[in-house]
Amino acid sequence: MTFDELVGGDVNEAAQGLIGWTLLVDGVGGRIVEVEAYDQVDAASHAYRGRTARNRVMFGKAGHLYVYRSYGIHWCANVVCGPVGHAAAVLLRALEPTHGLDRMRVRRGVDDDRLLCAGPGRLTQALAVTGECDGADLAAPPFALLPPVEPLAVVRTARIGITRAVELEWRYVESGSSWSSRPSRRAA
DNA sequence: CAGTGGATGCTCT
DNA sequence: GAGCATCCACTGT
Repeated sequence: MTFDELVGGDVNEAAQGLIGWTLLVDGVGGRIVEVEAYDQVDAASHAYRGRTARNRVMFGKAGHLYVYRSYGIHWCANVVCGPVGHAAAVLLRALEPTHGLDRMRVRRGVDDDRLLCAGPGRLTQALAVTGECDGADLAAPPFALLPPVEPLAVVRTARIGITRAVELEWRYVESGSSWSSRPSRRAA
C-alpha cells in the first residue's frame, strides 16, 4: 500500500499502518514505533469543536503535516488523514532513530539515544520540526517516507496525556519496541 | 522507581 | 482567564 492510500483512509487504520514506516526530515529520522489517532468525532481532538485558525490543516489534504505548540514549549507533529473536509490526524509519538543520529544528539542535547525521539516533543526537536512546518506536504522534500521492509506486530492501547475520551484505545505501538515514550519493561 | 511541580505561550471560553 | 495531545528536575522511598 502506498503512503497516499494509507493516509487517505480511516484514521485508525492509517495510525496502525504507519507503524514501521521510516520518516526522514532532511535525511534525519527513524522508524515510527508509536502513534495516536485523533478524529473530529473524538472529544480529545483539537477538531472536536470545529474548524479554527489552529486546526485548519486537519481539515485539508491527507499526507500533510499538522504542527501545533504544546504547553507553550514543545511542538507536536501529526500526519493529516482522511478525505478533505473531514478532520483527522495521527500524532507521531516516538521513533526508533536510524538516520542522522549525530545531528539528533546535538539538537536534543542528551547522551542517551533512548531519549532522542521517545515522546512527541522530543521527536520534533530531534527532527527540527517547528510551527513553520505546519501544512507542509510530507511527500515533498525535505520530507521522505519509506515503507517497512518486513511485517511487524502492533499493540493497541489507550492514549496518553489526555483528559477526555480516555476510554478509546487509539494508541498504537510496535510490539516489543524499546523506543516508545513508555518503554515496556519486558521489551525484547 | 513514584510522585510532584515549574516552565512557558497560545487557543478558545 | 483556564487549560492544555509535554518534558525535565527534583523530592522521597
